[in-house]
Formats: sequence, structure tokens, C-alpha cells
Amino acid sequence: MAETPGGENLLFLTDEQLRKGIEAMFFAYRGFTADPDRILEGMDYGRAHHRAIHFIHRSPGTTVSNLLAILGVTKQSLNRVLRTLIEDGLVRSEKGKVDARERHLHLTDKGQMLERELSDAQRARMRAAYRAAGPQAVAGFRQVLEAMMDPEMRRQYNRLKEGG
Amino acid sequence: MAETPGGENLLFLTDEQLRKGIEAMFFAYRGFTADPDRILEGMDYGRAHHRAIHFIHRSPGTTVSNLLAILGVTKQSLNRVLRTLIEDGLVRSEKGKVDARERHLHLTDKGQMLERELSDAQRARMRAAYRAAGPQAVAGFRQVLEAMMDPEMRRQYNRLKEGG
DNA sequence: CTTGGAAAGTCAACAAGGCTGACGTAAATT
DNA sequence: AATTTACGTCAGCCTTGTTGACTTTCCAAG
Repeated sequence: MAETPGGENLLFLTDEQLRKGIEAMFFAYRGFTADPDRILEGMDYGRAHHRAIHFIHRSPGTTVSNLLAILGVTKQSLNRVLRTLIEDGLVRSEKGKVDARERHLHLTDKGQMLERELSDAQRARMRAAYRAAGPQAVAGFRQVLEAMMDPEMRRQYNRLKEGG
Repeated sequence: MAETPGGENLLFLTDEQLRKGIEAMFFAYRGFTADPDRILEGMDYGRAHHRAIHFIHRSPGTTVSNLLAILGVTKQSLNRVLRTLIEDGLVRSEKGKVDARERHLHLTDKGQMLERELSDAQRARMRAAYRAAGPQAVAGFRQVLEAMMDPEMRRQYNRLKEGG
């Protein structure tokens, strides 16, 4: 067996193991988005709306700039989504008091309800997967995902982790 | 602390833990696709072409129907992608000998080259993440992802795992 | 041998959700 | 007063997904 100088087994780094991980990510991400997608189809919303709703719920009062940084899309793209959410009364946008150029975003009660429905579905799947795999597996899961992020995204992720 | 009758700690199943997992999936998937996306931008190809190339490489001689089942898109959508890959000489499509309605798909040498470039990039990131997290974490990572898949997708995934 | 149905491909039209570029406005900063 | 920042918006483009309708090819069952 392949061993490091330190005696560690390196078989988990073979191309074959990496390929399995790649395919697991592909298939799992489909499952990950499947339930919210199902809920949203038929409404006029899509995955982009879900993401906006999620992060506004996560950081109430966040600004458009913040959201842009987290979502990694252009303001035009985000604005299209945000506009419909505001028009439909799911999101409230209010001028900042300290800096009036900024818009602070909140979910309305209606927005909270949809957020709840979406995240309940997504959490149910996640909970089932966590339960099936067990706490140790979950710790590993999170470690690998975190190591897979771009540094900038890891910063965003950790900021959310702490802030919440 | 919350304990099961069996004495197992259940804190890893709190909504907060689940939310972290959800956000980790979101940010990690961005990293996961970032490198191939970068390579493909500027070529006339996108993520859809990458997926087709990956699974044709993975199962040489696979049929269009097989590919449809794995990728989970419509034949029209796949066909658009496949057509450009065939026109550009990356993929070879040949009539089945036993059933001539089927088309068996193979990568050409040119296709192999692009596949190599893409998967090298993707594996490099995955390898770095695996190495950083260690073998135990990797095992957990795979367990959770597998549990997260839809049953049908898990079947596809396991079929690939064994077959390769 | 004919015919029904499956597999594959094609055309057309459309939608979501990315993107760029250009421009406008209000507010803050210098 | 001039510049920069935050945000919104218009216009147009691309990729990649969708449906629906249709044809061709071919296997297999009647």
C-alpha cells in the first residue's frame, strides 16, 4: 500500500476515488435542489429566487451589495429576481438610515412563509441524509466541502457561520 | 444534551447544523464547477458539454438513452450539446451493431484531450480538498452525499461505481 | 410481410437566469 | 463642487433547460 513518510495510507487520493467523489457531488447536488425546485415550479419562481430568499432570511437587513457578493451574480441578474419578489410582497426593501444609498432587505410575513416551506423541504432531505450517515460522517462531509470552496467563498461561508 | 435511547448525541441534527450543511453545499458546488467552467469559457462550450464529455469518457460506447437517464435532461437539450461535440470532432457516434437504432458514443482523441484537461483541473481541486480533510473525512463526505441522492440517482451512481 | 412502437434525431418556440454595456439618480465622501 | 458609491434599469446576448410536433429508422410481434 501507498504510504506517506508519516505512515498515512494514500489510497483515498487515487484518480478513481476522486472520480467517485466528483460523481457523488454531481448526483447529490441534484437531490439537494430537487425538493425546493419542485415546490417552486408552477409558482413564477426558480432556484435564483430561492437563493435570494434563503440569504435574506439568513441575514435580515442585508444590503443588495452584500447579497451580490454572496450569490456571485451581477446586479442586473439579482435585480430581476429581487424586483419580482418585492412586487409580489415577499421581500421588503428599505432605505438605510445611516447610509441612505443602501437598501436593506427583509422578508415579509408572506416571504417568511415561502422560506419556511422551501427550507423545511430541503432540511428534511438533509436531516435524513445526516441521520443515515451519522455524526462522524457529517463532520467529514463538512470538512471536505469547506476545503473545496474558493477562498473568497470560504470567507463568506465562515462569516455566515459565525454571524448566525 | 439531546440523546437517543441508544445514547447517541443528536446535536448534529439541529436546524442550525442542517443550515450550515445546506450553505456548505451551495458554496462548495461553486468551487466544484469553477475550474472546468473557467477552461470552457471562451471555447464554445459550457457545463452541459462538460457533463456529456465526462459520462461518455466514463462509459465509452454508451447510448444516447443511457446518457439521458444519467444527465436527467430532455433529448432535445442533450442533442443540441451532442451535435456540436460531434460536429467539432470531439465525440464519435456510431450505429449499434446489435440494435442499429441506438447510437454508441465515444470520445475521439481530440475529445479525450479536452476531457483530460477538464478532469485534471477538477481532480486537482478535489485532491487538495481530500488531502486537507483526510481519509476519514472523505469517507463521511461520500456517505452523506450518497444518502442525499434521489433513489434513482443513487442507482445510477452505484451502477457507475461498480461498472468502472 | 406488415405493422406497431421504440429509439433517435430534428424543427420551432419559449423561459429562466446568467452575462455585458450604457445610463440615471441619489447620497456620501473628498 | 467634484467624484465615488449604491442601486436601479433598459437593451441585448448566450447557454441550457423546457414542450410539442414530426420524421426516420428499425426491431419484433402478429
